[in-house]
Amino acid sequence: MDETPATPIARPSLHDTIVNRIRSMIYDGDLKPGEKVPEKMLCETLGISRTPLREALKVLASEGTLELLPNRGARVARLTAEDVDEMFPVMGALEGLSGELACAKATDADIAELRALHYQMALHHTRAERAEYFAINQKIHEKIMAVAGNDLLVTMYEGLAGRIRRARYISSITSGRWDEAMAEHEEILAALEARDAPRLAAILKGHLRNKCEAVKEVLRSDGKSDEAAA
Amino acid sequence: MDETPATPIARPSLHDTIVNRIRSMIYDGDLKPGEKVPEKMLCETLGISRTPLREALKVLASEGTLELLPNRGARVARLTAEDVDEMFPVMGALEGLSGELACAKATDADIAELRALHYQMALHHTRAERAEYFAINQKIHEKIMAVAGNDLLVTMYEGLAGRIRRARYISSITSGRWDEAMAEHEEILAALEARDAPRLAAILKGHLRNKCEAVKEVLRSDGKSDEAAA
DNA sequence: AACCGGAATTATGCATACAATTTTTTAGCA
DNA sequence: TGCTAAAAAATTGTATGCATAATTCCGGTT
Repeated sequence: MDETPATPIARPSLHDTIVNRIRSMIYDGDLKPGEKVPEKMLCETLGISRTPLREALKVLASEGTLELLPNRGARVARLTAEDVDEMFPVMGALEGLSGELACAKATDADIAELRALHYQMALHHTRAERAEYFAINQKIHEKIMAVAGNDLLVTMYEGLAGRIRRARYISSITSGRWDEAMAEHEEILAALEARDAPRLAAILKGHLRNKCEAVKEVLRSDGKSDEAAA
Repeated sequence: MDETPATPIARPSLHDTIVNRIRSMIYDGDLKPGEKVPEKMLCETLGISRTPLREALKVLASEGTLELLPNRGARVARLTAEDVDEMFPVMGALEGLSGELACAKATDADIAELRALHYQMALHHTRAERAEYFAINQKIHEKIMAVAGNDLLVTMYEGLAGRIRRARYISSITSGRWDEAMAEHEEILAALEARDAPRLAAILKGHLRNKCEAVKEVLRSDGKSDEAAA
């Protein structure tokens, strides 16, 4: 009979659902960094037994989303400044790669779409509409990733970006840094339109510095309130 | 009381042991790609119950080492040419980053150590001692990673390298490509000694191409025998 | 003889139960 | 009153058992 080992039929298994559910709880702030997460509590919240829950906890721990202390339960991983300092260079390398690949693979339609997003974002920038700006900003970077056409790259980048996203750094960007970021985006678009891979890679790589500083800023101010909670 | 939330005490938990044990079984070839892995069998082999085993399987699946088919058990993930084509650019970006960071952080002692390894490897090259060459080759890349001083980078790179390592590509490198790789290593050492970060990054990035081709070569020839086993 | 359909078997998914470790409470003592 | 220690409670780690889905095997049919 004809086996299909290459296409294992991706059905939405209950298990991934739990993992994603807990991840969302963490990203949405229902579970706060440093907070202890008793299994019993999560079981009741999610209406499941401990067995599948614990399987999910193990997966989340291997992703770095949770910390698992032997015999002492799970806690939401706290994002330290050291973590951030390690994460951003890696994200920079990955995002740089996305730029390189995107230059090679982008169709004219892709570039047109990015151009549209860019100018829409620029509009939000001039209007000082933070939330809207950041929403489009994220879309642009996701689009570049998508154009790069490397699923592994997307997975790894999203894994890191997700961990960062908990720190709501949006509000903390200064207007000076914001202008700078917007200027960098002009260069991003220009490099992409010129399909200048090395240049785009370099810009994207450096572009993250703004984000890095903003995140660390949040950590500094936010860390204290967390201490109190713990 | 003095809490220590920053230092969660890394004791060797049983779970990680199981995960590492199964990973080793896969990397060592005890479990072959595409092979179905019945839980019962592994339970008896490892002398444990299904519960902790299943937790380990979930973790390995999230790493990409295993494929988990809902209601149909686990199988060792088969490395396809497409997978390799996605993995190598990412590994290149990560290795490039390691070079950049290493240039910035390497002490003279680090460089001396790498120089020693390099010339030892060169000797094995001239003697056509494949296994010894590759052993040192790996040590060099690991050392550069270590010097870079970014644990996350190491973790992510090792995760990918581990998946590749199953394909025993060592034997398949042609002598032409081997010479090429050795020449690149000369450049690697030179760039590091000059602490030329961009150059080292670029060389390391390109250097992987040899490895990529060798791996794909193995996959082509090796895939057929796997088919028969399945 | 080959193909289709259904029962028996097997394996997986989940829940519960038991064992071991940690944390908290409480009793005893200096 | 404050500290130590032991016992109780709670929580995690592991094993087992039941329910469900998938695979296999067997009999019937065309």
